[in-house]
Amino acid sequence: MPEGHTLHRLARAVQRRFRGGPLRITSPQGRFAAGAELVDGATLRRAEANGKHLLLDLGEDRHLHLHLGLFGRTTIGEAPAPQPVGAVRMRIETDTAYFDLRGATVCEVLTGTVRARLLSRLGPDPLRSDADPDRAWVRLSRSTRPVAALLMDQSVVSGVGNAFRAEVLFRHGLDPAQPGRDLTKVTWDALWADLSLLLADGVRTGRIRTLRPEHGRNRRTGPRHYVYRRAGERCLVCAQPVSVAELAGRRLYWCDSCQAR
DNA sequence: GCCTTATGTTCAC
DNA sequence: TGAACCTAAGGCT
Repeated sequence: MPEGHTLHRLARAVQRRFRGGPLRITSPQGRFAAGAELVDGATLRRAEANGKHLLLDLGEDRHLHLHLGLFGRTTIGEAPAPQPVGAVRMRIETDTAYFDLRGATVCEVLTGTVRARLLSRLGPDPLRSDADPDRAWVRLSRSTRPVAALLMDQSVVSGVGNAFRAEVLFRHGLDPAQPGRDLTKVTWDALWADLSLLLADGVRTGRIRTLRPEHGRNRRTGPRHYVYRRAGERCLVCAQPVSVAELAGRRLYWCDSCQAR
């Protein structure tokens, strides 16, 4: 479930369970064998997330960079680690815990210089206290691209994925096709604040919860989102069918009536 | 079992 | 714009 909240949640868990060391780092599947050799036996100084990237500082100018992509999955558990089943790209073990990574898009060791270059490409992350939303506003307010595309562009804002994109636009009644430069600063500030709240809730709960209480936030059954993955179903607010369209290779969901310009 | 889909990114054309 | 990457889950048969 990799949007930004997943990675921040993971960073916290890794920091709590694996700080210190030494760490036994291996690649049972073999695809990360060379990288694992570089960092096996290292000590974890710090684990942090930037957008959807997880970075582990292992000292001696070695930074383990993970990106889950669409398929990446992680498992954290108590030692002893079970016999690896299937494609475990990387395993980190201590005497008390283990961490398994499968299916990730990226698993590599970077120098501090390359790490800095990577981070410089990312827009502000609503989950980070050092983020500057005005940097995103500069991009948004000058762009003719649809706001729905800009929110998914990690160099504009980092950490927002398809689910949060659809939901936050619905919560603010915004037409996804509206060009970025047509947004007001007030609207952007509200979007940013809402993204910060929604993502932070995701870090706490491990889920994407976007419904307001009056629309079933605490209900156990029924829809969990306003529009995301609800194509053709009734909008929770106006009962019109939810729309879906392909935008830049991803499915975009919205309510034509609640999100009219 | 097989087929589809998926909360993502990069690269080739 | 489309394919490739790569794994798991859910719906279907």
